[in-house]
Amino acid sequence: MVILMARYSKENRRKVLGEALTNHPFFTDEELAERFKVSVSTIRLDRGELGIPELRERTRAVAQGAYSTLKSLNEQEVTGRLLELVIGERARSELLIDESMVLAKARVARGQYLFAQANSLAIALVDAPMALTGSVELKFIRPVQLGKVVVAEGNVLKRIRSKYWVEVSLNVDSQEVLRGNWILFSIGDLEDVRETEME
Amino acid sequence: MVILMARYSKENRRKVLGEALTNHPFFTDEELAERFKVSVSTIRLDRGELGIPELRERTRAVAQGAYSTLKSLNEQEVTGRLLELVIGERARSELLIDESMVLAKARVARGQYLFAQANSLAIALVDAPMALTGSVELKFIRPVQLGKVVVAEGNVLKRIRSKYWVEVSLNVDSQEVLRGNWILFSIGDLEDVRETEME
DNA sequence: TTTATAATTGTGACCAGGTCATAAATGCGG
DNA sequence: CCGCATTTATGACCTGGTCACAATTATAAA
Repeated sequence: MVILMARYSKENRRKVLGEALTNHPFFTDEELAERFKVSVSTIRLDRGELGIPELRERTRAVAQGAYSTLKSLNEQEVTGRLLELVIGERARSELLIDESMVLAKARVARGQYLFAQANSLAIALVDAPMALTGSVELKFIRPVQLGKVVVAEGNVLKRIRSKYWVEVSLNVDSQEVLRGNWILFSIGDLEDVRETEME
Repeated sequence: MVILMARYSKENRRKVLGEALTNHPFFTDEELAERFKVSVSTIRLDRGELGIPELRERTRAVAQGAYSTLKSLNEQEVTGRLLELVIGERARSELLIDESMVLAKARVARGQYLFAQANSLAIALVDAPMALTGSVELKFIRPVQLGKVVVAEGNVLKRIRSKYWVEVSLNVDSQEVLRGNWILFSIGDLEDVRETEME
């Protein structure tokens, strides 16, 4: 007696295999063989045919690519490059809108990056080991396209003890694209944060 | 005649080795041996002593870590989980504030995540293959702590052809933490985007 | 049913970049 | 010169492959 497993056809298997490996690149050939109920040799053949490299190559590719992107993301703690900073007074930063920041279709920067640049500039202006965004009012004025350099300018308008009023303006080709007013608190102690009531 | 290379002392070599591998994890033992002018065995010994795994392990670690973070970043296309969506009317989403979203020290969510949740909800409300944030006015009312679930509620207030007025409110434990008003354009064609003048 | 062809599976030799244990060589202070 | 730390070498083994080739199995056509 022979039990026939319902398998994929060759084309189907290859299609599914390709998809599986793009979504989840860390399978060994052995694991794939089990999953598809074929031999390891078949999997190797399939990979060969599909031009998919071996596990280690795939891992290396992910690691390399991801490493550089994550590194650049990390450096975005202060999003953009600080050009000028007089703590408690004024600051400027610039940010190049790259592939990773745009909406796939529109090639236009996602709002959060512009916000992040403005917000981090506001925080940098506050002379404290830690600053907290209390309240913001902002206006996105126009979209920013891939490849543009956004220049952020921030100014401290007023300060009363640990409370700062900061104004930030983002410009592209000397046209304003975002403007906002921040109220920030400079804090040293965590307890302050947890209990601070902002209004 | 013997030419003595100026090498590192054992401690120094190990210190530098450790630093080198954290900044640049893709060196093989052989490359390291050349760099430090010692044998491969010595490098292996050093790694053993320092508890640094082999190249493939390191690559795997970078790839795995980076992969999941990048994936989650990607999934933030619509930040948060959609709970309800009546296109053109109202929508709700929720977002759990996790480790990756908080400021290291304050354990408080970075503003861009809240903005991203609100912004993506606003965009989801617009019945179009693509939507563009034209203008936003928003107010961050209070900080959100690690582990909290943020519930976003969005409502379309008005619509004139492709122009939408949307109001979004974010709440934690039924306290409002962010409120904003969006003006969005629903678009089908890229050319529209590039030339759209928003005011 | 037989047979031609496609698809799959297995085999053996080889590779990189290691692990681990053990042994041999070298450097250097007292 | 001894003795100990340090470095280097050696050989067996591991994983997750590569490549070339042969053997087996499935399937459809004559």
